[in-house]
Amino acid sequence: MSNPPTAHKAELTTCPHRKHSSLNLSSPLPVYTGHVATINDVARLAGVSPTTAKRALREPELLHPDTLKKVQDAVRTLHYEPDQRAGALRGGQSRTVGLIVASIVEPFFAELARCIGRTLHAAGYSLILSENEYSSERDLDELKLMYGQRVSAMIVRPGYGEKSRDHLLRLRERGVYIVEVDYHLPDAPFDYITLDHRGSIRMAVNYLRDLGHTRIAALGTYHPLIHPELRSRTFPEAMHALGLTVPETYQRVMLLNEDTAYDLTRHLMTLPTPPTALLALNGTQAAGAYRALRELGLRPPQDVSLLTVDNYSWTALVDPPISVIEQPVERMGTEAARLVIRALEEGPGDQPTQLELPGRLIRRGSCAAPTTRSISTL
Amino acid sequence: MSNPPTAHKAELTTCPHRKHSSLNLSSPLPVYTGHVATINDVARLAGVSPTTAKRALREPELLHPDTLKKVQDAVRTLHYEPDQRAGALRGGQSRTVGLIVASIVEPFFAELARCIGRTLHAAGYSLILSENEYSSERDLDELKLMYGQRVSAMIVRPGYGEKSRDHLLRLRERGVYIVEVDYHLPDAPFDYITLDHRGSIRMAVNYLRDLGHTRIAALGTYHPLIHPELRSRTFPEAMHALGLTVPETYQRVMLLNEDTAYDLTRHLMTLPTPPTALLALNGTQAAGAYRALRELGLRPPQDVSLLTVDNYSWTALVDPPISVIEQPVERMGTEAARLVIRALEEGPGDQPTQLELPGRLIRRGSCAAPTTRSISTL
DNA sequence: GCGACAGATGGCCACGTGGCCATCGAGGAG
DNA sequence: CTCCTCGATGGCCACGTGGCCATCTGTCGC
Repeated sequence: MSNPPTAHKAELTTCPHRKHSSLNLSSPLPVYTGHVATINDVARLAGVSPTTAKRALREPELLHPDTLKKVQDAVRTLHYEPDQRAGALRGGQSRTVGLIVASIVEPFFAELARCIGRTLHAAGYSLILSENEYSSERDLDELKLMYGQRVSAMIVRPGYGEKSRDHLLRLRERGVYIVEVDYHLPDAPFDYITLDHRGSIRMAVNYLRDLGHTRIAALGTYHPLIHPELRSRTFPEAMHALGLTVPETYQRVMLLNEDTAYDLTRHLMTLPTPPTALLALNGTQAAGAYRALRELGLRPPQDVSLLTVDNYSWTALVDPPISVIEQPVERMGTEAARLVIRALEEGPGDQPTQLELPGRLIRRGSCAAPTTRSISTL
Repeated sequence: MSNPPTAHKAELTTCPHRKHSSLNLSSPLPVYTGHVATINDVARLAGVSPTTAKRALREPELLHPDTLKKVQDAVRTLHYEPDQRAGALRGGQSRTVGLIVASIVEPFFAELARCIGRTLHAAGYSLILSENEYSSERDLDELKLMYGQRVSAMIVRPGYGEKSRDHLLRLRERGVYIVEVDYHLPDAPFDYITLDHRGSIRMAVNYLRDLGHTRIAALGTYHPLIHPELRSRTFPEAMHALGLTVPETYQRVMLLNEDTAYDLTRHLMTLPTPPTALLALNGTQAAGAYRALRELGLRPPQDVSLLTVDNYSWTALVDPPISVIEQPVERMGTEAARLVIRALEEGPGDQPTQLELPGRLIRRGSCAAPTTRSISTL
């Protein structure tokens, strides 16, 4: 390993398209020479043709060992790194994959991004990241920007609505492989990987019911158009399946963030007939709900049982620790990335891959049988 | 807005470089035609030359209104989106910026990524994301991959070590603008934006001292080479400045993650002379420390005071809520992105921009004067 | 009537790479 | 000696765009 000196070249190559050129040469700062080594520079230095030089990278077995070595030395000296854009321009396939999550600060998506990124990175792909905040309009913007970069595939938590779907379909027609994660647009033909939302909600309701609860409220949006999200939609079904009903007063139409979950929880718990069990449909809602309960002086599980989706680390830290339904995030991310790699390297399969992975119930301390105290709030 | 039918074109254009071509035509799935509209297609459809077509996008004022309209219609019909790669290849400047964080699941970095992404996106840039897990080796990999995509700038939380610095310097020589965030490599000439680590740790120590604490332990790595991180390094200084010392038994050499913070906390609190105040140097350590305290049955602030860096949402949820030093994450992210945009659009400034932003102490319930009980554990 | 001029449009090349075909020399078979 | 083969290397073009210069057609001033 010949370590080249890190002293900064002071030479100023005249480079027409770099605006950096107008530099104060007396400045103590290292200058931006802006010269990028190409395969031609490598070839010149090695004293071979560009074709030979590039073969050293892609088909080294075709070269004479001596030639190979000369080129490899030149590559090291110049720190040559192939320009993926140029390759993609010519060859069709770009080594970039787009990921659009709803919100990167949501730990679920952060973890998802990590697993996707790791798997793709190991296969030599770069990841372009963006957020859509569950909005179809934002989606459109992000999709266009990513398509401008000619990503070869996209992993999307789609926003709700026709616009996203139509645009995704158009991208697909142009050869971009699409995978949905976390949410699947109805009637869309894409591969997807989501939680088994239905099954998980059923599991949650069954669990609470088995503990003896009948007055169960879910923090969710009971409106199939505004927020056509599966967990909310499934909850009443799961209740009915057990012969239970969801009182009108428990149903609100609202978006899912921490503050609205807080408001909703306060509202629910101060009703004349409050629920004896609360089901938070994701980790962010859970935080709002927990805060509201604390402020109201209500303590799980004596005053109310609390069950949430998403095994966020803080749920184990509070007292009592909160029972959760954990999503198989790591598997979702890894599988999504694998689907992408497979599609790009082997072409799309004949059959769509549409996975709904089961959630896992983790019993901690926040759920118990309804106490006379919680019932008597009636 | 003429909404084109979303029916899938069944035509199979023979496209030599798409491997997708071998498709089962009887498949009910929409096929990947793989045809991407170029500016030439737009020109052909509009009945003008490619030059005129592209002028409609970049210099529309030069065109005859009728011609302009024809081209714009064609663009809409074909859903033409310029290929940024080809433009960058020719023009030098790519519209892609690399971001390397230490760990995207760390809420600090997630929030940072969000703010950076938003600002860059608004200016029309795409963001390539990667993680280095604080490691210089990982850094190298990621940097190479990103440089392969010819990012025009990089925002990096650098890994520790010479390797990262040398490679970053090389990238800089090649015209990539570099900004460090969260951590600044010693002697590196890059622009950076970090917390005022020194000032924040001093503030923390002063605060605890003012409450009456003298036996203060920081969860950190007291080793300038293994983990040359500023907060750990500053802590003993800040103590000495107040005439306090850090006992040998409080000093451990370990990496900063939740589990090791947990172990360290257990170790510290079971010493013959345990600290009366704990300072967790980041949010992840705080979680480990909090868990350890709970398991030991120690309750802040009576049994020990707990102060942490990073205002993570769970710190306000637990009982008592934890006092924290908040980092100005949003400002850090936005400023870093602005630096990038400025450097790319106006060239690098003459003077380096090196910002150390102050932290903010948020007093909650986890810090108080040492009680006889906590002291008497002696 | 002629040149100057400007508005409107088109032709052409280069960017760095991958793929394809051409070339060149050595060595073996007939 | 010739033809063929094969190993090793080189030349050339296309990808989609941006930048530059060329062209063409009126119109206006003298």
